[in-house]
Amino acid sequence: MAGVSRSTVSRVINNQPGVKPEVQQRVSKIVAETGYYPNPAARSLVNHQTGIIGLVVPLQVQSLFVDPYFPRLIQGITQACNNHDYTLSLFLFHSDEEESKLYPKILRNQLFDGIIITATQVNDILVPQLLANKVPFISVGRHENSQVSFIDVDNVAGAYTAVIHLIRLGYQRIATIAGPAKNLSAVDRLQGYLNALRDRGYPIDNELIVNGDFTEVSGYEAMQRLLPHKPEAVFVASDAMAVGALRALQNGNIAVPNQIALIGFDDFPPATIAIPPLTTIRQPIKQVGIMAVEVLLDILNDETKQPQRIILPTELVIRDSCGSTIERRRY
Amino acid sequence: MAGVSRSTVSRVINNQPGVKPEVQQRVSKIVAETGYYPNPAARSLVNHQTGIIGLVVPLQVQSLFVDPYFPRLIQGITQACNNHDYTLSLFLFHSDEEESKLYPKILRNQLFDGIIITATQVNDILVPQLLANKVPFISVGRHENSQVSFIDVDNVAGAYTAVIHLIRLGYQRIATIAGPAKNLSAVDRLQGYLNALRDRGYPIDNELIVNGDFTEVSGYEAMQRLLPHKPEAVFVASDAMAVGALRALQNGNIAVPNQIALIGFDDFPPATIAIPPLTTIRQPIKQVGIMAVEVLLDILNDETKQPQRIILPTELVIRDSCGSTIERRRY
DNA sequence: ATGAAAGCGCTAACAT
DNA sequence: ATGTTAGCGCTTTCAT
Repeated sequence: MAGVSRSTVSRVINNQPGVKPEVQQRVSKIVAETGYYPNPAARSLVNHQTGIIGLVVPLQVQSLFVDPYFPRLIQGITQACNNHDYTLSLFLFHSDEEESKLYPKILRNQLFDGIIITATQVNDILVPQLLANKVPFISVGRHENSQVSFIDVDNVAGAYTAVIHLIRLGYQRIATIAGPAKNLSAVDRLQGYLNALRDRGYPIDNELIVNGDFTEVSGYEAMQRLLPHKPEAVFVASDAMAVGALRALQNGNIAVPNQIALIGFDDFPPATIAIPPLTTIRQPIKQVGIMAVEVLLDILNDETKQPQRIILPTELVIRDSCGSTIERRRY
Repeated sequence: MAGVSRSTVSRVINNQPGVKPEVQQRVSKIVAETGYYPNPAARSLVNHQTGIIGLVVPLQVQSLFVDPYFPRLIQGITQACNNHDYTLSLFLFHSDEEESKLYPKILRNQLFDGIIITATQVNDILVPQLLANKVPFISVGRHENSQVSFIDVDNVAGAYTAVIHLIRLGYQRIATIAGPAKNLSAVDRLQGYLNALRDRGYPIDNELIVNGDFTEVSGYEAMQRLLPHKPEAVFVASDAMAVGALRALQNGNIAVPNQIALIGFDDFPPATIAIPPLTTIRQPIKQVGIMAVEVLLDILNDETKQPQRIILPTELVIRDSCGSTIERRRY
């Protein structure tokens, strides 16, 4: 201690009002010189705050972790955490045992101030428990329950735009390679596809709807299943799957976009060097990560805050795989 | 409190000896019933243990985060953390400011018990500071300093095997698309390439050595730079880059493996559906993650422990892109 | 084998 | 504006 009491030091460190500027200067100086730093454990013992945000990635989404979605989301999240002086903890499960072991830990809500949950499944069991235990959280991916704050990308509108674009280009038999049926984003993108067909009076043909799991390999296989049904164009629910689909087409010597046109979803970097370059729906994933943190922190700072429901727009990026109007004019 | 004092409860919870079995039963039962759980903050205040492991991913490796390496590493790490009841915290920097802001936080060593650092750069400045501050850590990726514990994959041997394989198949002008020059794994893989050429008396031609940054797009560009120099075969330091390279070749109407053969590194899933399927060097990334945690925990439990230096083997996976001996017999 | 009491490093209510 | 004091929830001597 250099001149004053612990309380005063505490006040200075926490920027509390009611400290004489002169004293505040002196203390700050010594703090800087000695490299003093408050012990986080002691702090959280009295504050009930940890300075930690948790990120929960449930079992079923592990496949997602292989495509570029998660890394980009995590980049956004950590960037925002760094800005706000929070630390990010990761909770991933790889098996049901791990899930049942981790859930109580999470629900106890002592390891973090709040959590971000990702890729909510249809009929998710975590959300109601979180609500019941009053664990502050935000969902990346929309949620029906009006109590839950979420941030999502407009998957329905993105898919809708993609399919309308294909319709405008004149394709008739428009198929889709959807994501896993339990995944909400996948469901929404499928819905966008269905809405577009319906709005334009196109028939819905179940043979033209197949599922993948968002990975490149699954896109490859899905396209192989689709081929016998002679689609003219395919809306693929992720770029990774689209690249796989492209490979299946190439393998079967089917020209893209001349014989089959493709639109993906994500705009991940390899889309630009795919052959042909991939037309796709760009989604602001990193931005989602950043906002997830910021909204969560808002909630933490104001308990009375109403649930936030945020939906970010997507963007159609036209490259060659859809057979642009210009290309088609040549015929 | 149900019958006994806090001390006794504490003893039961921490499995300390010297508690009458009968009492221990009774207490355990009540603990289970009430769902009591010790407050981690209070615990770490007295223990000086947080139950948290940090994972540090420095600035320059962000590109890596886009390829499948990191997700798989993180899966291994979190799995081991779950098994040992530790939580994982993530420390990523996206800019120099963030780095200089985060380093002191890390060096203070209050937010975790120990850390895993990844993708050490040549001339890394973090390691010496960690050593000086006695922060327990393990490096994923080898390190010269004999004080540091590390776990790595045998990059030199893996690359060596790949290039020897190409030599055996009879290729003469063998090129490489290396990783970033500052990345140790990239340096090692390049070294393996050079060693193989040297051991077999092949000339080393700098025109046949180009760099990428491990991403698919960079592999595409690197291959374009390589083409004017007419390589017969290319050892590519990552599968992501190899897929990019493949695309560049396809774009230039160059047949693989007949005109140019390719071997990658990683064995990531899309390698199997590449056209042609990619011959590659498989590395046990997830295993590296698991072992990193386990070795770190060993170190935490036994301060006197000597630095551990672990190198895991790789494996040559022969598919079609190298032009297998069988294929070549047809000519 | 168990309990009493001190103390980990901080914040906050209260007193001055 | 600053200091005094109690207490956050646990572990750990030290008694008994």
